[in-house]
Amino acid sequence: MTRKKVKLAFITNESARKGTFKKRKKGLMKKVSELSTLCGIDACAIIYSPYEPHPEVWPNTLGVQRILAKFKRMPEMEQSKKMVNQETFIRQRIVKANEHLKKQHKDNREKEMTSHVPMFDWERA
Amino acid sequence: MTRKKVKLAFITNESARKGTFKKRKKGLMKKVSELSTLCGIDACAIIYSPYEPHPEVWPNTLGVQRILAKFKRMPEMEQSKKMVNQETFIRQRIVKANEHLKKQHKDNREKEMTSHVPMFDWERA
DNA sequence: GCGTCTATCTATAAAAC
DNA sequence: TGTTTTATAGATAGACG
Repeated sequence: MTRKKVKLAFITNESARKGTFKKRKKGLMKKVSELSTLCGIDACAIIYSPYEPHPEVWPNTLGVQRILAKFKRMPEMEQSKKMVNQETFIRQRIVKANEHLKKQHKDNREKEMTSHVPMFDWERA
Repeated sequence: MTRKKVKLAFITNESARKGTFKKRKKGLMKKVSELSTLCGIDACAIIYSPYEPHPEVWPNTLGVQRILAKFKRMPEMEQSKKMVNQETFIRQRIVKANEHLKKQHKDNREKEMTSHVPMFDWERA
């Protein structure tokens, strides 16, 4: 039951960070490729890193330039809508985590009537 | 007990394709987010789809615009290098092989005045 | 069709080379 | 330092409501 938990934070160990970067970049490129193929959609990814002098991209330079041009054509106002931005993403994860915790609390209470010790600030109040 | 075995090809069933798109887009955005956080690197992703009027991006519009500007600044010649793209990769290998062949031909001519028999179409012309 | 669940597959952290 | 291996966390296809 004890699970290995990868802390979602900057990896301070240099070699570990480089190793993780290499592996995850590969996995990410694969994911973009698969999404594009499976769903027939237009997508691109650009990754800058200290390990390469140039950004690594998917699918290729022309593909990125085409999307870049398309993106620039979109009016500024429109660009602000429907974005999957970091803040929204984090909020969603917090909401889900919270819901999951609540469910567990409920299950626990039902099973053993134990009280819950809050693990996060947002659980208080 | 059913075998999943996802065929890596366009999903023709519309609803299945939409469902897969939604799930995988979410997963992809998470991956970009994690890579950026864990390795402290600059990255972005842009996804166009028929399900949304606007592209969905990571991390946000400004982040994408910053990276695109950075990308545009890179000289055309440089952009052709170091791309993560199988086709490009193969092309680069072919180019390299070709250059190598030319060099050898030159060396050979200089040494023994032998003629070259083209192995590829592009060598003719 | 859309959100949730879960069995199963995939990605990857850590270990070992 | 990179590559391969392996055990586990994480992603997701199909099922269900």
